[in-house]
Amino acid sequence: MGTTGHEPAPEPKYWHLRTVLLRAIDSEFATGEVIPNERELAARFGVARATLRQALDQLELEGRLVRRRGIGTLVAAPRTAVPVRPAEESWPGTEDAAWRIVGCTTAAPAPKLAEALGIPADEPVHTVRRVRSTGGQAVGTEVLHVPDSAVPHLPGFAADTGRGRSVLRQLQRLELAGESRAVELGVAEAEEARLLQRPPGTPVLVVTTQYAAGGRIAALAVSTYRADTCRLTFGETGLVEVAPVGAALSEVRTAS
Amino acid sequence: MGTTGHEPAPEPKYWHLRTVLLRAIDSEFATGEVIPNERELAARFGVARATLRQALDQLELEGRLVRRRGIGTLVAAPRTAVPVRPAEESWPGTEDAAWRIVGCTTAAPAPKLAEALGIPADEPVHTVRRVRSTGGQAVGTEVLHVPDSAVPHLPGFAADTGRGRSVLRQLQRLELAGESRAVELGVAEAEEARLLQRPPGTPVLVVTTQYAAGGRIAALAVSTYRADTCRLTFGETGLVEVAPVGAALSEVRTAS
DNA sequence: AAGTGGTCTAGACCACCGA
DNA sequence: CGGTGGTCTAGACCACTTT
Repeated sequence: MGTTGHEPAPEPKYWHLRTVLLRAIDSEFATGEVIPNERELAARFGVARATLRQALDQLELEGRLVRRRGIGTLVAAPRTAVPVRPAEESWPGTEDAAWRIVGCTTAAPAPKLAEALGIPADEPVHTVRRVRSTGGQAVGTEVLHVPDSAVPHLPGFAADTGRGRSVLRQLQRLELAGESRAVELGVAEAEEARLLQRPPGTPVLVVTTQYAAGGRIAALAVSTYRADTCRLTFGETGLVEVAPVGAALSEVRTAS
Repeated sequence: MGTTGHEPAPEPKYWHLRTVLLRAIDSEFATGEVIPNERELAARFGVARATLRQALDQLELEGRLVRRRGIGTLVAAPRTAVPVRPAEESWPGTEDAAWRIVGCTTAAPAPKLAEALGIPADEPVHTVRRVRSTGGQAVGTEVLHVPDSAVPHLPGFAADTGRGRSVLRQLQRLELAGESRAVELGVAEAEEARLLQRPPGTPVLVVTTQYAAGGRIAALAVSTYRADTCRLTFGETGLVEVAPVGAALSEVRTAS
């Protein structure tokens, strides 16, 4: 009996707390509702505030909670489905009210950027910065790098956002051969964080897209989307339409 | 002069530390190298260990550091590119050494699963659990839900992994009409964490795929990939091949 | 002014690893 | 065994929001 031996590693308190809180917000709170403050929850569960915060950190990373300084902690709305442009459909430019150009510069590329674009280190690159919004909320930012040689017919006068529009327009005249994407996890640095109206270090989904045209890379886009509120969708449209499935539906992630 | 007024909000210590450490590991340490331990780093920078750990947490989330209990903190290798099956190519079954079936059950679906599959609540669903590995390392897990009516010709005898193989084989005989995907951030729960050999709460990229065939959903897959070590790639193959661009190359994410 | 979450401290003990 | 990262505590002060 008494041979406890190697207990299979006790569950950390913060992980247990997360499970308990998750059940609670699923069953007892509505979207947008404020849950009790951290000091009270910590007292109620008999743990230090730091431990409770560790549990809340997890739930925030999962997009289940939103914390607002000076306000409280709220139950988050389900993540927003953000369509990522399917191949064949269009260049990143096409009249898209969701995107707003916030800047454009032209300069020699950093060495790694030149390599990624497959161009000489001294060829100018146009860099367009855009912000994507849905429902008035900024959900993503993008930096689009376009080698000058891919858009040789730019009007010379425009500057900044005007020039950005010209770059996108010129891109649309090229025949898009295809695109290649990668998605990974990152954190928002200063400028991205500001555009997303979030603190630095906010987790983001980083989407890297290579646009191919004429046997070369005509554009390289790096987009970042708020990981807490966004679910990136890639599907071809016109498929069977059913209820969207989110990671929050943990049932479908459980086997046996 | 003395009018400090509204300083534009001071940068938190942990964020500054992250920046300093990031520069250091980029310039002074090689992949796999062990950096000084937390107590020494904290002393060296004159901060509490908890503050230093907050900075390391960020860098670990970004996939730049790996922490091993009892060993130390290592500089992480660049993320592994994990190809996510492009449309048209294949059903999730096709002889794929990367995936290993670890279990298969057949049961009535949870209500939400039935809704997501668009089937009656009493139709049996086959659930196949698989693990994806690259280079001996488990990088992802998957739960594949297949309505029984989509694979009516299953041999009756096989069980567990054998039955899983049968389900995949039957799927491959259907004509795939298309697939629809979503990617979002999640955390590994107990079983996934075990299969990925990571602690619970590990950040994962959750990929939800609907496979359509015959005007209905023939399969629903929920895959989870280690967010620290994986970069999911979606591209059509055969495009221009250049140096892969990762989020780690922050230069390409900076404009102006 | 009062209440919230955000940051930071200085310590403690534990679980795991290698020698 | 000594060293590492992982967890947890009890407290402090700050920045922000609302009243």
